[in-house]
Amino acid sequence: MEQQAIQIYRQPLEEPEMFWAPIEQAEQGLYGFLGDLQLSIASGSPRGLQIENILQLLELEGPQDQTNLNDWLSGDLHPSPLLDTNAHYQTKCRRSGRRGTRKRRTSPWNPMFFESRVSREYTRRKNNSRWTAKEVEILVQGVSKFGVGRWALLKQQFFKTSIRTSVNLKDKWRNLLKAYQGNSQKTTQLYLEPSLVEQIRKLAAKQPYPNKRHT
DNA sequence: CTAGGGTTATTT
DNA sequence: AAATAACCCTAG
Repeated sequence: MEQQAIQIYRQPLEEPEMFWAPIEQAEQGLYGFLGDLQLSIASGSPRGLQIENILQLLELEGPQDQTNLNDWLSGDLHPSPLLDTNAHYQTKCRRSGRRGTRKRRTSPWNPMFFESRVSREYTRRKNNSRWTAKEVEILVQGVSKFGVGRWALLKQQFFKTSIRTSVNLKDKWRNLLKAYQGNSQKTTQLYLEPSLVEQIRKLAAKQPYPNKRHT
Protein backbone atom coordinates (compact mmCIF):
# COMPACT_ATOMS: atom_id res chain seq x y z
CA MET A 1 0.00 0.00 0.00
CA GLU A 2 2.72 2.38 0.98
CA GLN A 3 4.73 1.48 -2.04
CA GLN A 4 1.77 2.20 -4.20
CA ALA A 5 1.61 5.74 -3.00
CA ILE A 6 5.22 6.21 -3.86
CA GLN A 7 4.75 4.71 -7.24
CA ILE A 8 1.95 7.10 -7.99
CA TYR A 9 4.30 9.89 -7.14
CA ARG A 10 7.08 8.52 -9.25
CA GLN A 11 5.04 7.77 -12.31
CA PRO A 12 3.97 10.35 -14.86
CA LEU A 13 1.55 12.19 -12.62
CA GLU A 14 4.39 14.39 -11.50
CA GLU A 15 4.27 16.02 -14.87
CA PRO A 16 1.04 14.97 -16.55
CA GLU A 17 1.77 16.67 -19.82
CA MET A 18 4.83 14.63 -20.41
CA PHE A 19 5.70 11.01 -20.39
CA TRP A 20 8.06 8.60 -21.99
CA ALA A 21 6.84 6.06 -24.43
CA PRO A 22 8.48 3.19 -26.24
CA ILE A 23 9.11 3.65 -29.93
CA GLU A 24 6.14 1.57 -30.97
CA GLN A 25 3.84 3.70 -28.93
CA ALA A 26 5.18 6.99 -30.10
CA GLU A 27 2.58 9.03 -31.87
CA GLN A 28 2.86 11.65 -34.51
CA GLY A 29 2.33 15.30 -33.84
CA LEU A 30 3.88 15.42 -30.43
CA TYR A 31 6.94 17.23 -29.38
CA GLY A 32 10.19 15.49 -29.04
CA PHE A 33 13.74 16.31 -28.43
CA LEU A 34 13.57 19.78 -29.88
CA GLY A 35 10.69 20.69 -27.67
CA ASP A 36 12.59 19.38 -24.75
CA LEU A 37 15.55 21.50 -25.66
CA GLN A 38 13.41 24.55 -26.00
CA LEU A 39 11.87 23.98 -22.67
CA SER A 40 15.19 23.52 -21.02
CA ILE A 41 16.45 26.76 -22.41
CA ALA A 42 13.25 28.62 -21.70
CA SER A 43 12.97 27.47 -18.16
CA GLY A 44 16.58 28.36 -17.55
CA SER A 45 16.71 25.59 -15.06
CA PRO A 46 20.17 25.27 -13.59
CA ARG A 47 19.62 21.56 -13.59
CA GLY A 48 18.65 21.48 -17.20
CA LEU A 49 20.85 21.17 -20.21
CA GLN A 50 24.13 23.00 -20.18
CA ILE A 51 25.12 24.91 -23.26
CA GLU A 52 28.00 22.58 -24.05
CA ASN A 53 25.62 19.70 -23.93
CA ILE A 54 23.22 21.42 -26.23
CA LEU A 55 25.94 22.09 -28.76
CA GLN A 56 27.07 18.53 -28.50
CA LEU A 57 23.59 17.26 -29.02
CA LEU A 58 23.00 19.50 -31.98
CA GLU A 59 26.15 18.26 -33.57
CA LEU A 60 25.12 14.70 -33.07
CA GLU A 61 21.53 14.94 -34.05
CA GLY A 62 21.00 18.41 -35.35
CA PRO A 63 19.23 19.21 -38.59
CA GLN A 64 21.24 18.21 -41.64
CA ASP A 65 19.24 19.63 -44.51
CA GLN A 66 16.06 21.49 -45.24
CA THR A 67 13.85 18.46 -44.77
CA ASN A 68 15.46 17.61 -41.55
CA LEU A 69 15.27 21.19 -40.43
CA ASN A 70 11.57 21.37 -41.09
CA ASP A 71 11.23 18.21 -39.18
CA TRP A 72 12.96 19.76 -36.27
CA LEU A 73 11.11 22.99 -36.34
CA SER A 74 7.80 21.28 -36.70
CA GLY A 75 8.36 19.62 -33.40
CA ASP A 76 8.02 16.09 -34.62
CA LEU A 77 9.32 13.22 -32.69
CA HIS A 78 13.01 12.82 -32.40
CA PRO A 79 14.89 9.94 -30.96
CA SER A 80 17.26 10.54 -28.15
CA PRO A 81 20.62 11.23 -29.74
CA LEU A 82 22.27 9.51 -26.87
CA LEU A 83 21.86 5.95 -27.85
CA ASP A 84 21.50 3.77 -24.89
CA THR A 85 20.15 0.38 -24.20
CA ASN A 86 16.66 1.48 -24.99
CA ALA A 87 15.77 4.17 -27.43
CA HIS A 88 12.87 6.17 -26.20
CA TYR A 89 11.02 9.04 -27.60
CA GLN A 90 9.69 11.79 -25.52
CA THR A 91 6.12 12.35 -26.39
CA LYS A 92 3.90 15.13 -25.26
CA CYS A 93 5.84 18.07 -24.10
CA ARG A 94 4.06 21.28 -23.45
CA ARG A 95 5.63 24.19 -25.21
CA SER A 96 4.55 27.07 -23.11
CA GLY A 97 2.86 27.89 -19.90
CA ARG A 98 3.71 27.37 -16.32
CA ARG A 99 5.57 24.22 -15.61
CA GLY A 100 6.45 22.35 -12.53
CA THR A 101 9.83 21.07 -11.64
CA ARG A 102 11.12 18.74 -14.25
CA LYS A 103 11.70 15.16 -13.38
CA ARG A 104 13.71 13.49 -16.02
CA ARG A 105 14.20 9.80 -16.02
CA THR A 106 17.78 8.79 -16.22
CA SER A 107 17.68 5.86 -18.54
CA PRO A 108 16.82 7.06 -22.03
CA TRP A 109 19.33 9.82 -21.77
CA ASN A 110 22.88 9.49 -20.80
CA PRO A 111 23.04 10.45 -17.15
CA MET A 112 26.37 12.12 -17.79
CA PHE A 113 24.59 14.95 -19.49
CA PHE A 114 22.45 15.85 -16.58
CA GLU A 115 23.09 16.69 -13.04
CA SER A 116 21.67 14.29 -10.62
CA ARG A 117 18.51 15.65 -9.15
CA VAL A 118 18.38 13.19 -6.34
CA SER A 119 20.91 12.73 -3.64
CA ARG A 120 21.47 9.17 -4.70
CA GLU A 121 22.65 8.68 -8.23
CA TYR A 122 21.45 5.50 -9.73
CA THR A 123 23.76 3.36 -11.73
CA ARG A 124 22.46 2.00 -14.96
CA ARG A 125 20.75 -1.30 -14.76
CA LYS A 126 22.88 -4.17 -15.84
CA ASN A 127 20.47 -6.56 -17.46
CA ASN A 128 16.82 -7.04 -17.51
CA SER A 129 16.19 -10.62 -18.41
CA ARG A 130 12.96 -12.25 -17.47
CA TRP A 131 12.92 -15.31 -15.37
CA THR A 132 12.04 -18.57 -17.02
CA ALA A 133 9.70 -21.12 -15.53
CA LYS A 134 12.66 -23.44 -15.19
CA GLU A 135 14.57 -20.93 -13.15
CA VAL A 136 11.61 -20.39 -10.90
CA GLU A 137 11.32 -24.11 -10.47
CA ILE A 138 14.91 -24.31 -9.33
CA LEU A 139 14.42 -21.36 -7.03
CA VAL A 140 11.44 -22.97 -5.41
CA GLN A 141 13.38 -26.17 -5.06
CA GLY A 142 16.14 -24.32 -3.35
CA VAL A 143 13.85 -22.47 -1.02
CA SER A 144 12.14 -25.67 -0.02
CA LYS A 145 15.51 -27.22 0.69
CA PHE A 146 17.27 -24.42 2.52
CA GLY A 147 14.38 -22.32 3.68
CA VAL A 148 13.61 -18.71 2.97
CA GLY A 149 16.45 -16.29 3.40
CA ARG A 150 19.42 -18.44 2.58
CA TRP A 151 20.01 -16.66 -0.68
CA ALA A 152 23.78 -16.81 -0.72
CA LEU A 153 23.71 -20.51 -0.07
CA LEU A 154 21.04 -20.99 -2.66
CA LYS A 155 23.05 -19.06 -5.17
CA GLN A 156 26.09 -21.15 -4.49
CA GLN A 157 24.29 -24.44 -4.72
CA PHE A 158 21.65 -23.91 -7.36
CA PHE A 159 22.61 -20.87 -9.37
CA LYS A 160 26.36 -21.19 -9.39
CA THR A 161 26.84 -20.24 -13.03
CA SER A 162 23.63 -18.30 -13.44
CA ILE A 163 23.45 -14.58 -14.03
CA ARG A 164 21.11 -14.40 -11.06
CA THR A 165 22.73 -13.02 -7.97
CA SER A 166 21.71 -13.92 -4.48
CA VAL A 167 19.91 -10.63 -4.28
CA ASN A 168 18.11 -11.43 -7.52
CA LEU A 169 16.94 -14.67 -5.98
CA LYS A 170 15.64 -12.85 -2.96
CA ASP A 171 13.87 -10.29 -5.11
CA LYS A 172 12.34 -12.96 -7.30
CA TRP A 173 11.01 -14.77 -4.30
CA ARG A 174 9.45 -11.56 -3.11
CA ASN A 175 7.84 -11.08 -6.50
CA LEU A 176 6.58 -14.62 -6.55
CA LEU A 177 4.88 -14.10 -3.24
CA LYS A 178 3.30 -10.92 -4.45
CA ALA A 179 2.07 -12.70 -7.54
CA TYR A 180 0.80 -15.92 -6.06
CA GLN A 181 0.31 -15.37 -2.38
CA GLY A 182 -2.25 -12.67 -1.94
CA ASN A 183 -5.48 -12.05 -3.69
CA SER A 184 -3.69 -10.91 -6.78
CA GLN A 185 -5.95 -11.66 -9.68
CA LYS A 186 -3.73 -10.17 -12.29
CA THR A 187 -2.60 -12.35 -15.07
CA THR A 188 0.98 -13.26 -14.57
CA GLN A 189 3.16 -13.12 -17.58
CA LEU A 190 5.08 -16.21 -16.79
CA TYR A 191 3.08 -19.37 -16.84
CA LEU A 192 3.97 -21.70 -14.02
CA GLU A 193 2.72 -25.20 -13.59
CA PRO A 194 -0.13 -25.26 -11.10
CA SER A 195 1.84 -27.68 -8.98
CA LEU A 196 4.70 -25.22 -8.82
CA VAL A 197 2.36 -22.43 -7.83
CA GLU A 198 0.92 -24.67 -5.19
CA GLN A 199 4.39 -25.32 -3.90
CA ILE A 200 5.10 -21.63 -3.71
CA ARG A 201 1.93 -21.03 -1.76
CA LYS A 202 2.72 -23.82 0.61
CA LEU A 203 6.20 -22.51 1.28
CA ALA A 204 4.87 -19.03 1.69
CA ALA A 205 2.40 -20.18 4.28
CA LYS A 206 5.05 -22.03 6.17
CA GLN A 207 7.63 -19.27 6.07
CA PRO A 208 6.04 -15.89 5.65
CA TYR A 209 8.19 -13.36 3.90
CA PRO A 210 8.80 -10.56 4.02
CA ASN A 211 8.67 -10.59 7.77
CA LYS A 212 6.53 -7.69 8.78
CA ARG A 213 7.74 -6.56 12.12
CA HIS A 214 4.78 -4.48 12.98
CA THR A 215 2.00 -2.72 11.17
C1' DC B 1 24.64 -11.12 3.88
C1' DT B 2 19.66 -10.22 4.16
C1' DA B 3 15.47 -7.38 4.42
C1' DG B 4 13.15 -4.02 2.80
C1' DG B 5 12.62 0.43 0.77
C1' DG B 6 13.43 2.55 -3.86
C1' DT B 7 14.06 3.06 -8.85
C1' DT B 8 13.79 1.61 -13.58
C1' DA B 9 11.93 -1.27 -17.26
C1' DT B 10 8.27 -3.83 -19.40
C1' DT B 11 3.66 -5.37 -19.91
C1' DT B 12 -1.23 -4.89 -19.61
C1' DA C 1 -1.83 5.02 -16.65
C1' DA C 2 -0.96 1.82 -13.68
C1' DA C 3 0.44 -2.84 -12.46
C1' DT C 4 4.04 -6.10 -12.47
C1' DA C 5 8.78 -7.59 -12.84
C1' DA C 6 13.62 -6.83 -12.43
C1' DC C 7 17.19 -4.55 -10.56
C1' DC C 8 19.66 -1.07 -7.11
C1' DC C 9 20.97 0.81 -2.45
C1' DT C 10 22.17 0.16 2.18
C1' DA C 11 21.27 -0.18 7.33
C1' DG C 12 22.08 -3.34 10.63
